[in-house]
Amino acid sequence: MSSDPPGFELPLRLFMGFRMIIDELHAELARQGHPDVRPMHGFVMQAVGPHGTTAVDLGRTLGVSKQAAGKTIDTLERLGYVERSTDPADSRRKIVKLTPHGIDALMKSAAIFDDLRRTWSHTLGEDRLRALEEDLRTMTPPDFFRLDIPGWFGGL
Amino acid sequence: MSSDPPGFELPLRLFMGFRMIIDELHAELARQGHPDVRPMHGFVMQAVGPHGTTAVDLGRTLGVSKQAAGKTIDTLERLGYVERSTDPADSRRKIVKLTPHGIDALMKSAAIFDDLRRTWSHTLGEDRLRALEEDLRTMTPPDFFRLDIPGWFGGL
DNA sequence: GTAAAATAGACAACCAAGTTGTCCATAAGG
DNA sequence: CCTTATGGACAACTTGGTTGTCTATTTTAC
Repeated sequence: MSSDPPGFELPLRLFMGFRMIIDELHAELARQGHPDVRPMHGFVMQAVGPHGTTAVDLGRTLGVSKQAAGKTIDTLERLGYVERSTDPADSRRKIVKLTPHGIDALMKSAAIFDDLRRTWSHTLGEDRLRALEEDLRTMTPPDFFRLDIPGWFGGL
Repeated sequence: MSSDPPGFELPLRLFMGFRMIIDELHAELARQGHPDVRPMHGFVMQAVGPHGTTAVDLGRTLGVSKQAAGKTIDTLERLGYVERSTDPADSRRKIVKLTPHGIDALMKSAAIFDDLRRTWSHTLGEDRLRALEEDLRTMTPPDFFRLDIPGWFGGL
């Protein structure tokens, strides 16, 4: 009987798996006309969602301060992925919406993610991959969103 | 027959799993006398290793510039986890070594990682957990180290 | 109906971790 | 010996985060 693998291997492998998928996503995204979208931007654009949001709200969704959310929106706006407009019903608020360019990036990301999952399925077998996903679902909180990825590595 | 899960769930779950383990590690480490060690520091200390290293070497191991490695060493030195001494055989080089405090942090980390793995084993069953680890080993590069975690999230 | 409180966003100063570029001291090799 | 390579330090800049302060607007409460 072989002994258990050291405990530190598990988080490392989880991270390496994550990183491989994200790196391949962005390499492919670069090839498909989105060379300057960064890992974080994808999450932020997902959090912006189809109906738009505000800086304060986005901050809440992502688990960062409204100022940090505002700065990220600045960047995304400069890159042409989102645009801001004033809320006619409340002139304090600025509604942040995805541009067509942003929507394109999101749709291409979804297709690439599906392709990458097919690669894993091909290598591991669909049964094993489903078991892996199921086990991860068991061990992690049920809600996808609110992953507060931005700034996680700095934040402790 | 149920359809495949969306491709983007897999990287998210991998990351959430990683994050949960690392967050729990650091919560426990804080309780055990290491409140200010950050996720990155653990990886850096692992890379420093028992024999010590230099800034240039550490940068190579971690995949960052020597300047970045130097700054991280500054931080770790200020926190008391490593110390620098001049190499008697080459007065250009400064040898970076773990202090007893650093070694303590590393040993406690290993024990906590093993505990956390036992929790996963308890919930999923040892067989499923081993299958999960085996599948991740299949999908990720074989070498643990050289994970160039520091600065990854900024870097593309 | 107006005064007080809450909210949205902007701006500034700062931190952490990374980058490139420059420079100096020491070591190694022609 | 003189030239080149190496290790480390310093500076300026980039990103993504933080707090704190400030203004404009909207909501609430009397």
